[in-house]
Amino acid sequence: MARTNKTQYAILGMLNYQPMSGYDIKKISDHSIGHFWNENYGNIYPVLKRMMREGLVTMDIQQGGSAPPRKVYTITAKGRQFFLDWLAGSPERQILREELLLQLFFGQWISPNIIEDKLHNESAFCSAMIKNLQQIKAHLEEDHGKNLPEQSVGTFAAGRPYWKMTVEFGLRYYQGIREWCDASLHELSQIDKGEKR
Amino acid sequence: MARTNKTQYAILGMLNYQPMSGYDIKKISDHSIGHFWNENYGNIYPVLKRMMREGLVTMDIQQGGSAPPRKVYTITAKGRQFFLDWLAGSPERQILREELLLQLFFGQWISPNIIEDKLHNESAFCSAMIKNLQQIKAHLEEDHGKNLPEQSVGTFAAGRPYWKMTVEFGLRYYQGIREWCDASLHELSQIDKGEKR
DNA sequence: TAGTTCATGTAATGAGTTACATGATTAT
DNA sequence: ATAATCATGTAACTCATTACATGAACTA
Repeated sequence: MARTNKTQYAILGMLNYQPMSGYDIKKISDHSIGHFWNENYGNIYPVLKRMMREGLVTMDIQQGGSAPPRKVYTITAKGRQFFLDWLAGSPERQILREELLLQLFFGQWISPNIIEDKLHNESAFCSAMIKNLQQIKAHLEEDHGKNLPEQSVGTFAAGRPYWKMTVEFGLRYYQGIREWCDASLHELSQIDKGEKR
Repeated sequence: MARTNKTQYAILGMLNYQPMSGYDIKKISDHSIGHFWNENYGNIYPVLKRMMREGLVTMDIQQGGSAPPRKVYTITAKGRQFFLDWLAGSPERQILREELLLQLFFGQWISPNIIEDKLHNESAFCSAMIKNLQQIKAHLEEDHGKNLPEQSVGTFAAGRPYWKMTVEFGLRYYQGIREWCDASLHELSQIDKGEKR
């Protein structure tokens, strides 16, 4: 079972809103799905090229005077079908592979202080992510399509509940990990006590 | 910054308990760190080979009569140092890349029923994982080194609190996702109502 | 004038997964 | 008899990351 390239679905999903350049796709991805999905230029450009060969997208070059030319990609009917087929199919789960947990598992071989540092770090990272996600959430709740071009208000309004769910995932995810960090730190302090007694 | 091979640390961590074959490493990994870390034979064997060249491990061939020969690997002083250095260093975080969330983000383009199915599936998967982890947890709590060879009781007893923390992580992780599924399903039912009115 | 953003891409690298290949032994 | 387990490995693949390369325009 050959693992399918998922970058293409993220790209097609973006192009399904409106035609864009590879650069746009990267920027918009970062600000919309960036909290749970990452893409690099080094992957976006080659995939766009391939998808054009396969007839999933078309491309238009826009010469911007002296500015560098923009290659604007548009999703085709075939591309939209391909995208929708994927969308209805079952998602592959990301398998957990956390280096922190691997180190923690072997925790007996180093000083508890180092473990504590790791957990504090992780907890702080989660806090930063949570703060970030709360801002996105607030933004999604307050802004009801004010600054959008008129014909796209419908599309964007219809997407918002789903976008919120992904943000909600992130919030619970990082809150959960932070709580675990705190609980583990508490456990560690018990171990320390036990050793000193 | 070249991403470091992490398989080697998992392997060294196992060999740090006792000498083992590649086959043993796979089996023991599956049953100890398997809930947050996966390794394949196709990776373990080549990495062992490389680590032997680098002097991180040594190898002994044990001929088991007519049985296939076992290649038993032992960690060296150099290997142990390498392992401990990694253990004290800061872990790389796994970046989130959840196909379910990507599909959910684009949820407006398919029927809410399909989304509901996806969420139910995910919830069921989490339940299965939780059940599994609760058994591991119970096992870790009841068994206090009864069936272990005497000289290793100390090592294994000292590891247990850390092993429990990784199990606790898994429990909270899957419980968190399951709660999110339920909350999202509830939200979806609200959207449905709104559309029908 | 120096740094950031706009905008495109290629090349190198590697890490990990999957499929393939072999063959004996043990349990059902 | 057949399936699962013990036991080792190679080859293909591909997905994704990082570094490299270029150059204009805008901003502080």
